[in-house]
Amino acid sequence: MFFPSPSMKNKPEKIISRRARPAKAPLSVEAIVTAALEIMAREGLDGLGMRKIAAALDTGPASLYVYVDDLDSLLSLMLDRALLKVTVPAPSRGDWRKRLSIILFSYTKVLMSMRGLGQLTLTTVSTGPGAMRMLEAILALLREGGVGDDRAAWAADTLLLQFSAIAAEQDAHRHHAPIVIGSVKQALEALPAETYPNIHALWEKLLAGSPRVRIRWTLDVLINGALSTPGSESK
Amino acid sequence: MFFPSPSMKNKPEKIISRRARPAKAPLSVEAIVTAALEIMAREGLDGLGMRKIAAALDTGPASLYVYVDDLDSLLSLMLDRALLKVTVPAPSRGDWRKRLSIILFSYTKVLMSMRGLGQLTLTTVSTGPGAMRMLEAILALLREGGVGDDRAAWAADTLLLQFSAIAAEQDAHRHHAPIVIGSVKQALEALPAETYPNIHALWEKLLAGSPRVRIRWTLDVLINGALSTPGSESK
DNA sequence: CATTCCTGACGAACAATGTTCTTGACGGAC
DNA sequence: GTCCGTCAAGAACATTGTTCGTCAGGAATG
Repeated sequence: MFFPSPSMKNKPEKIISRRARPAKAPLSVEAIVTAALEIMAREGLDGLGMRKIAAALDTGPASLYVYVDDLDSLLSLMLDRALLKVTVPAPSRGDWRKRLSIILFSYTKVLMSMRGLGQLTLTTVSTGPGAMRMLEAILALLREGGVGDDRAAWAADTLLLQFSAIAAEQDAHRHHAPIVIGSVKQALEALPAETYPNIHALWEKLLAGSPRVRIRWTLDVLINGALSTPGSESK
Repeated sequence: MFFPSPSMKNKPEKIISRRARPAKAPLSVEAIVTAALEIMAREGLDGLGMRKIAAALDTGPASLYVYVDDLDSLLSLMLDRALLKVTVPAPSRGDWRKRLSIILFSYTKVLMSMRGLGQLTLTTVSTGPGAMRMLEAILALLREGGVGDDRAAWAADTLLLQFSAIAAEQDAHRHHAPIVIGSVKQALEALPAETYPNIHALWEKLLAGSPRVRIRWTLDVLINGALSTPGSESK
């Protein structure tokens, strides 16, 4: 096994592996997801790839496919793993509205706690236990609050989407690409005031990301709106 | 030029081109964007690629880079081209709220009129004239409606995001991947009713996509919410 | 009229990706 | 002791976006 095989390309590269390590941690879905999350936290979602994940686990890309169908499905697993950290408060923590805001605040906090996660929510859907637990709790609270069934379903969808997007935006702001944000800023700033008076007046506020305030406001807007807008039971 | 060069791989392939065509339309940014949009409409966003676009224009991939920086920038141009079709109503068309709903309805209509566009809005940002015209109009109407500046900026952002997402969802529903939607449906359907009673009760409504009703409702929710929720001027 | 130069077009090649094929080794079960 | 199935992994494949160097052709210049 350690004899140089004739097919070795050109990297003699000291063979460090296999026996020098603690025990060569056995491969598993959990290990793969963990390694992938670490890489994403360090290098962002774009820096992720089967090859890099495999390298972190000291193996080749092909080995991952024993435990994971696909890169997409791996991304789903990663997202779901992260969503398990969202706190779902016990009924004793307050009325439904208070508890709902706890969930959603925690959601955004989790998403913003790690580079790439925000982007991931907009790209990937998860139907794993993490996502389902949160969805179940949100639906329960909305119904508890007297929001009708149709409206509850739509409202849950809308809430999750909106907060995912805010998190993704913050993600881009903080970690990823100051270049992208910067170019948008430049473009908006350079718009002529005559043709675009309103953008010219408000463009700073469009990009102003004080997360907490904005999250609070968005949450109130959506809940107030959902409560005061009649559903489609006139169907 | 027509002599078989020694570097030709293995495809003799009758050389049809260059003189048999009407005139070999000259390359230009507009032509590239048009061709790219056609391909996306036909094969979806995933089917798009520099090579395929170039082939449609009867040239090689490298030629495109004379007019276009990047694939990303090309996607931006495509989106902006499409957004030019959004109707921005004249003040005579009604009060601000009516006109705002016209814009947003038109926005979703445009996004849903062509395969891939919905997905594109969630992936790409445009600062071109199409996007700016729409943003300007939305901001103007919100301010006309008495929404404060901070709130107007956030509300515009929220509105655009929400409707982009709805369009993307419909896009996936109608054209692209019945498999993806199908798998989510299956996953939700299979959830045990004991652990997830609310999802179990509402999962159909989560996926129920009657676009018009839902768009109408979402629009009302957001506007009502933005009107009834005080801004952050307590800053 | 001849020459220079510059821009647009393009063939080829590069680096990197996700994924599959095939082989090979290990370990438990008959 | 032998077989067998599962996990690991090397190598290769098909495609991707992008860049390099060259080349034609027309405009500007002498």
